[in-house]
Amino acid sequence: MNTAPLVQSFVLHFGEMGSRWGISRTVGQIYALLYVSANPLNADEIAATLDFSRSNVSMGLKELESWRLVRLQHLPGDRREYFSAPEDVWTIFRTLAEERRKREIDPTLTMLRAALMATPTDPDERYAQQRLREMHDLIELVTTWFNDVQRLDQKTLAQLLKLGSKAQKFLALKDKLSLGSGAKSATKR
Amino acid sequence: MNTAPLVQSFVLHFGEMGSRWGISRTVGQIYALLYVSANPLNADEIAATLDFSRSNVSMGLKELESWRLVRLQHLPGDRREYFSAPEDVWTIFRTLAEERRKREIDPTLTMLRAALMATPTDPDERYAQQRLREMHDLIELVTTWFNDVQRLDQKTLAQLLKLGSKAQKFLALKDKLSLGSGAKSATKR
DNA sequence: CTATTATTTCAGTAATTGCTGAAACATCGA
DNA sequence: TCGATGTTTCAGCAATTACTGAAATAATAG
Repeated sequence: MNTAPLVQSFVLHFGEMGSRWGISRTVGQIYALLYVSANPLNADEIAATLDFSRSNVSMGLKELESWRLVRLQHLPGDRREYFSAPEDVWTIFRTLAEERRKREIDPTLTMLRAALMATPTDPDERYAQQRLREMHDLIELVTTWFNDVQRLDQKTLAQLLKLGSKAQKFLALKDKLSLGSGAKSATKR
Repeated sequence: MNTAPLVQSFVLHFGEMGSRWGISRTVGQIYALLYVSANPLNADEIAATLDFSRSNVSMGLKELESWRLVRLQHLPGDRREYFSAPEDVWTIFRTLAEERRKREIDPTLTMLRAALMATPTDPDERYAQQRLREMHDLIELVTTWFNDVQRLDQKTLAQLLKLGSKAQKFLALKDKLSLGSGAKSATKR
């Protein structure tokens, strides 16, 4: 790898992080490289820079495409395919969250809902089902929230995040002003 | 495994999910089992239920302890160690988030900050550094927010999450009322 | 259509990670 | 202190995952 130390440490770190998540070291490094590159790169350039085999890069890019994390484009007068990461870091974050939800959260919720349909036959099972319900409700609450605020434009979202727990102060106001139907069933279960 | 189908599907699902994250299938299944068990379990019971070797369970429990996700206790008149998952699902969520932050986010921020100290020598490096800064700022914003709201008690937090993007409406009010110093530097960079 | 260049697939191999049983270690009651 | 019971460690094996090079496939210019 003949890149600047700044880029190098980033790429290597991302590779390690990748292997802690579902993705492989290779895929992590490829993405990191695309992320910091000002121009789109073709597969040969990536393979040369990271010293991976051409086929390894091909597979890595395919996986990144399945995550919708890379953009494929063609340069005029060049048959090769060029890849780049979206310029907007918020977009990347959003896409990542959406994909993870689709791959991990949704199947989990499906499984939990199925288990909640069963009729428990003994106290242990009853307890287990109750636990599954708690988990289900928590996951649903968090993902619903996420799905909701995710639609906000980036500036508003940033403001909201900066607000942090101070938003709490407005909860008191909310009831008085009856502005929106936010926490209408806070004590549902 | 001689458990109810309800429990069984949960345990197996969690095992698969575990292997998508950093933890192994074994560890995922052990935690799932503890999570749905009304009573603490000892290592032999876990090994018997999941059909793992005793040593495998020992290692799995050790890893779960390193994540602070299990509680170890002794039953009167019994020398064996009994393990359980916290009863409160919010506590579990919080602990998980804290540990992941410590293991993944903090090292990443450290690396990014180090890279931001370097002086770029050419336009490519300059661009790369700019990208790293964007990533750094986003991660910091999100984790700061999380760290902040995490301290709220569970009921308030749930309310806040239920509010979702409606909280946006209060942003407009905020300026008028000048309640707190929330987004004091929204256009910092 | 053919030659050339680009990309993907895939079988085989390498590397990593997971798991086990045996042995070492720890704890505790008598 | 000894013996019984419980827990951890670890070397070796198993299973999984990652990676490569060669061959197949696809795309395009001439």
